[in-house]
Amino acid sequence: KRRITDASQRHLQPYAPIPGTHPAFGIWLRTEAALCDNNGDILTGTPFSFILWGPNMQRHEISECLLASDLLRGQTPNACEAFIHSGHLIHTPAQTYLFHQEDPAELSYFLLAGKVRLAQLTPEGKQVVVEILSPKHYFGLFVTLAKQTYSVSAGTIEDSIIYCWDRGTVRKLMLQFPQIALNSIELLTKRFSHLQDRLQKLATERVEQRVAYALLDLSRMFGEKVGDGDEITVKLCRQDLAELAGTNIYSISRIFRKWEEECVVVSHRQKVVLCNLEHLQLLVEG
Amino acid sequence: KRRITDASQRHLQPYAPIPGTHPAFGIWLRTEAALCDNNGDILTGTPFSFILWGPNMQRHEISECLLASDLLRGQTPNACEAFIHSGHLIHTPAQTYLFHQEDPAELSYFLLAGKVRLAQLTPEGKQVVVEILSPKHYFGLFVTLAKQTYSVSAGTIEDSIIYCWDRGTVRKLMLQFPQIALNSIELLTKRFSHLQDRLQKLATERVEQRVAYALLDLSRMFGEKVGDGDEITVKLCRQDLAELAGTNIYSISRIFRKWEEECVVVSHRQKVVLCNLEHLQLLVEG
DNA sequence: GGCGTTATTTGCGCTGCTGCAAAGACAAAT
DNA sequence: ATTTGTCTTTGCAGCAGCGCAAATAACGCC
Repeated sequence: KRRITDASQRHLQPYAPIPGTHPAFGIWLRTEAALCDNNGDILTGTPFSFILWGPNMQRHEISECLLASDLLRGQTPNACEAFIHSGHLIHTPAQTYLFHQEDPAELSYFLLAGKVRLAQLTPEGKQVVVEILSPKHYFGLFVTLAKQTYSVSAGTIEDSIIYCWDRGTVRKLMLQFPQIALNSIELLTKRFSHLQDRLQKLATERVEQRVAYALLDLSRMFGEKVGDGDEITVKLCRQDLAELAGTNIYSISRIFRKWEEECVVVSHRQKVVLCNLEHLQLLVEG
Repeated sequence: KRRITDASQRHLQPYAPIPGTHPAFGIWLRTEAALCDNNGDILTGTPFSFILWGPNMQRHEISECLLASDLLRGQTPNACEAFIHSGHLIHTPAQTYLFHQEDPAELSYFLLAGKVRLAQLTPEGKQVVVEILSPKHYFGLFVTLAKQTYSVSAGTIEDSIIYCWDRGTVRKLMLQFPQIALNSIELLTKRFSHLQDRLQKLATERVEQRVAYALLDLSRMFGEKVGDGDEITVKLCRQDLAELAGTNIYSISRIFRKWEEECVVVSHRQKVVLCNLEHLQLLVEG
């Protein structure tokens, strides 16, 4: 599987949920994988077939995951019930686009399992990663409400399980249960602040500090304790890191070499282990 | 009057509305100006006095302005009525802080007249302008709802008239009139997209392009046709522009010199006239 | 009009970062 | 085991942009 880049994929139809019947979840799944070679030919893809790969979730796990989300936490049972019932479930293989920027925003999504990358493509073909999402995060929720077009492209990094709602439904539910709307404002505000922080870092900090910031950010989301009391993160190639920190792969590589010498990180092909979080934190703070 | 900088003003109490009686608007005004010299001594300030300076607004003008805002446009008369009635009016002189970042977010604001600058200060004392607001924009609305702390500092650029609500009130109104909550999500989403664009520009474009982008952005908000079919914008010093474009005053100055030679802009001490919007647009697009 | 303050310009040196080109390392496929 | 394609590293050269220092211009105030 190769890394998806917006430029090569824009012509492909993004994933869409097709209601129907599935042995486990009660809906059909469309596994039209958006992987293609340099000529744009699709490499794999079996439209409208059942999926057998990736993570698996039982009905009750799905409900629990949704109930524990920022949006539904503390809501009335009625609201939760209505919200969960009106959504669709989709499975998406790794490196697949859910939507492209500029597409009219018809669906809003909730990540149940897997990892999703929100990125923006510049006219010149450069990419900027706006956010990397872990499970229990919404995306496309707000643009959908506002009847706008998606401002970023969303693609899966790993095989993912995703829940989604169409625009009309979300709107109706929010009007019916205003507390959900308030929660979503809270949620959006947090993301807004985070984006502001990144803007500030990008405008004022050096590359090294920005990379450190990006890594700490990732470890907060995806970090797992490993081996000798250290910490490990997502499967991200240098390119992703570069686009996250606002630099290029060469600089990332050079910084990593330096850090490896100082025993701050150990990295190995799409994998990064942070050995000294304090040191990185110090770097971020200057 | 000198330009406000966060660093020198953090110790000063931000502006706060004091309900009371005023001949024109029915409330007391606190004109404790937050201007100080290098020692931190307050230069001017007459607490709890009536104000005589700046723009003026009649009651019905205030209502009209609020009704035409993104939040209240198309709402039921009931909702509008409740919203307008539960707010307070404050007058604020130029170069005054309304709140600092990290302050607990108790009030949310609506700009009736004047100009407000939202900026973030880094630990090293560098400043980043997040947004410059024209009338009919809300600020602090969302952090307030989310019961968080302000993530930016807000200060007036010109003498301004501002309407504000406390946290509890906004929350109650949104639960009562969910449509307002939905509108506010729409509003927030637009701002979010805008911030994303700026992040993208900052990460990928050259300084010259970013400055062009910032200027076009400003002209869209504050531009007025002037003289020989050109366009003029806000009163902003080079420092503000630099912080908006993510660069420094020297680069701004050099770019302006180049542009003046090419007759793209004419600038003169805190004033910029854009003579060739198309050319700037071309620069932004690369 | 003259003075002090603040905003802006400009010369200059320096360096952090970029980005190519080419080689090397690794993983998966045959 | 060998090949193939992708990911990563590294040497190198070049320049965009930074930021000091000092001059200059414009403003406000008396």
